Amino acid sequence: MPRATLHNRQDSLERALHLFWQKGFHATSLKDLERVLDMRPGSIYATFGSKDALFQEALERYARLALVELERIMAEHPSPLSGLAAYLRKLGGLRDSEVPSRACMLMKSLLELGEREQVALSKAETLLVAMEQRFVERFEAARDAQELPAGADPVRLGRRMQAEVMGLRAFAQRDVDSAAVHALAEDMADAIEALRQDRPH
Amino acid sequence: MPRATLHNRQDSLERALHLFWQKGFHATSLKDLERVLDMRPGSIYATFGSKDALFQEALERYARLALVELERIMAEHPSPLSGLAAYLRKLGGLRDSEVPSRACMLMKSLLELGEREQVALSKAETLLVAMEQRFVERFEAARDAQELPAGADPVRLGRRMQAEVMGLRAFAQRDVDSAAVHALAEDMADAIEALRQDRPH
DNA sequence: GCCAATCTTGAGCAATCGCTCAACAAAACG
DNA sequence: CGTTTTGTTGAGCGATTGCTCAAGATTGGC
Repeated sequence: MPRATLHNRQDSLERALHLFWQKGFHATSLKDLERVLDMRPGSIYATFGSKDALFQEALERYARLALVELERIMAEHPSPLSGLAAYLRKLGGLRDSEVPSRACMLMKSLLELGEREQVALSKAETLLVAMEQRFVERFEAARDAQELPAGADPVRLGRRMQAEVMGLRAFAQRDVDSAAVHALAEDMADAIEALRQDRPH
Repeated sequence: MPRATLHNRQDSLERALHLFWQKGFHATSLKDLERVLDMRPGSIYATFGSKDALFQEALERYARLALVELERIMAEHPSPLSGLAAYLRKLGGLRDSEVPSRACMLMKSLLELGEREQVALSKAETLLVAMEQRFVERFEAARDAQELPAGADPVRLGRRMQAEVMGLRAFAQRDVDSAAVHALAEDMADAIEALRQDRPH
């Protein structure tokens, strides 16, 4: 008996994510959202609650997709170290594809949000922790596969990996040649693979 | 014959910088600025022109101070590689001191600003280029002092250094232990110093 | 066809935004 | 003292902000 819903919720969320990722939280107005979602304010609020809540859902969707993409690349590489290096090299192509922003949306949010958006800010931090944790686990796998020297600390390596990704993506956000981004990614990936020690026999 | 100015322009700019650095461009309102500067809108506009122009001046002041600080640390170390490593280690203490934000204001601006603030955005990019160039020059000095292997590329190393700094500062912006930031900075500094080759004789 | 349930609309609210400008205040000059 | 020059004020402008809600539209069940 209910009226059929005119818009697909997932699709609307995807469009909102695109806009928030591109412009950031503060620079995205409800008028912008109305245009992109082709919805009137009442519908948006009935569906998502508030601008803040919609942003938080977009953040979560972003992180989920990012983790899926990371997992996909990891699955392609039996060696954990090679997988992490491949992830960095893939980011080297950031300027070759059409994306809302070259920068990581979690990092953008971390830097932009303040006390007034504290819930969304905490969410961004939590999602960054999850991403970092995934890196740590891959380094632990590398250690267990004896790809790493005995002294290597997966926790520190995971942190470092996350920092490299953030630095790389911030660099790609600048108006630089694609080749420079590829070169930077290559340097970072090489550093990861240089950790590899010959497997003891 | 003019009326004596009530506020020191430099001091006002410093306060504005503090606020912009902390909250970002969009989240900083003129009301906020009025409060921090203890000036009424008319005075602010007579002195700085517009919110956008004031932000640009703050950006330039930020970059100038950052470069001075970098220069100071470089001057303390005769070896270019040691100087760059020391700079990273100093950033490792970011969570121990009171600053408006742990993140780099240029990076925050790069990620936050859009087409509507294109002039300020370009300015941030230009200032990032200057910072990167300074890193490149230090790596060139390292090469000339034969601290680097023959194949090392100062341009790529400078880019990498800048990316490391951005990644480190983004990490420090998170709600993490100071010890973790120190450890990350240490790892990055060690990587710089690992570039050093024994001086040929 | 009518009702009940749900989705959608859009005018418009209160608050805030960046900003202007006529009036005033304070100093240096004669 | 009066004039000139310039810094400062603050009421308030037009635009935009995030958001509400009564009214209308669209469906399935009876």
